[in-house]
Amino acid sequence: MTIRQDVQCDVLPVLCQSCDARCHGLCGALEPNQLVALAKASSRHSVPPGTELVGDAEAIETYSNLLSGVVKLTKGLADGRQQIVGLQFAPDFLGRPFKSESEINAEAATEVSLCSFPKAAIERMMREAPALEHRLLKQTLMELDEAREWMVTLGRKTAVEKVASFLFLIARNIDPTTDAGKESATFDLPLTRADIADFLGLTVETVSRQLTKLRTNGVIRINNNRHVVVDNVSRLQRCSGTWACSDT
Amino acid sequence: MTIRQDVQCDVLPVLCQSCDARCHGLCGALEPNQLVALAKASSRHSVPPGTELVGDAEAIETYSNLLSGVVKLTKGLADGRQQIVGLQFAPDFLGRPFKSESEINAEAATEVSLCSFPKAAIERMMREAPALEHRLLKQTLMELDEAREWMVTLGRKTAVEKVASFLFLIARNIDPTTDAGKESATFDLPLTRADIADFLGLTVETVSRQLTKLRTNGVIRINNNRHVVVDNVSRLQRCSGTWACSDT
DNA sequence: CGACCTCTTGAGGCAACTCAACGGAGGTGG
DNA sequence: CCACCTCCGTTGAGTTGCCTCAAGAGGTCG
Repeated sequence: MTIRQDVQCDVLPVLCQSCDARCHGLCGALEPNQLVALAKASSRHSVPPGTELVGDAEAIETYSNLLSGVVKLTKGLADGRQQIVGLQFAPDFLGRPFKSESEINAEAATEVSLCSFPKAAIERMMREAPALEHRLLKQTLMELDEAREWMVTLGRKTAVEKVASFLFLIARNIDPTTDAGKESATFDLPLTRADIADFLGLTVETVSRQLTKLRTNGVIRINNNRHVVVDNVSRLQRCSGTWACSDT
Repeated sequence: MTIRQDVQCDVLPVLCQSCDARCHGLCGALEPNQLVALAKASSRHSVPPGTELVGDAEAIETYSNLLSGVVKLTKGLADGRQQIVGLQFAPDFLGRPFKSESEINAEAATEVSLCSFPKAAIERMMREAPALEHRLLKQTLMELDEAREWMVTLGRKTAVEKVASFLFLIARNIDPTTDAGKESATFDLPLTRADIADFLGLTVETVSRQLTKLRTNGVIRINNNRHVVVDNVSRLQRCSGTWACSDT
């Protein structure tokens, strides 16, 4: 969708005109006048990796659209053990409606840019525009599907399969050149080895070993520790255990 | 809420008058006249344990309210490995809106009674009554919270902690006598050892051993393989790893 | 240059898995 | 009534996959 197709584009807030969230994100559910109202209360900002966006048991004051970068959602146990329970990519919506507290942490995994609005503004708008709530329901259902898919990975897959599943997940969400049916993928890992371990329920060492194994088997190539090339995506998928795997 | 408080209770469908789903379930979001319309298209039935309610990759034709019993949601890998990705208790809503197919199986874990309506009826009603969609969003968000809580259990807890977490989960959802602050709980396990293993990402043998360990440590008592008594719920919770545990 | 961080690799240990045997509960049929 | 089967759960012995601990390489920053 280009700007020319927006009949009222001249009245839209400048920031929103080229914003991906309006096409594929939550704002797509809003009428132009609603968008104007929301934009008045919104602000954009960029934060460096490691920034804590929502603290555990911290009051949630704002909701945000994730415009670029990757956000990790984590939960921790009292003794320090930690688990990443979700990754969010642009243009996901960030926040937990109907609760004043969150039991999860949200932290920028990469450089992240956000478009934030006060909690009250979006909740009022949600009451007025059922389409907004509908959009939110759809995203939540999608996140639930992803969470359940990941539960299979956590509970039933081996270490190699876990790492391959993770790489496959990232390839689908990060690589801008990925088309359906495309057989190769290239991307930078948005997470450190420690983060990957927390995501997969493994240790750093095991993650490192499995990456090495996949590399020596020719399933992936790695440059500079972060840059990954997958020549044959379906081979990677086969290693992820979703189907039978012979390349481990 | 008793029947006397329903000013129009005489026009309500007979089946709905004493139905828990109207108080705490999805039907609570409906006006009396909507309830009448939906009730006309609905039907109640009971099924024995093991009945498949929604098959993998099978078209979903009906939605249901779960009136009693426990339903397990499972996902499988090609080679037979299986993982339970969710448990549903009364009065949960059963079904996946906005998708014609489900990638998960739903199976009755115990004797289960349902109140079902055709997919089309509920989807039409959802467009008319935003309150219904709102209620659905709330349940979905709750399920997402539970799924994420469980990801921590799957990824980061030891076998004992997993089993204790499971027992704690069941105690909260099953024991009809459980009050907040009550220190004891009594219930029948709704799942076989094999099911519990699939829920926890363990093997049957390991589940059995950990149950024995909790029993010999006096955390739980077990009669007839299925009936469990927990004298000290907070001690059980301590074993679940949410906080530090000294009783393993 | 040293301090620090991330990542890799190796050696050894342990928690959970695999394989195997057995006992009890429930059903069926002679 | 008992003999026999199947299903479910328990327990033991041995194995293995991942964790733990330790060392070192490469990169970045003050």
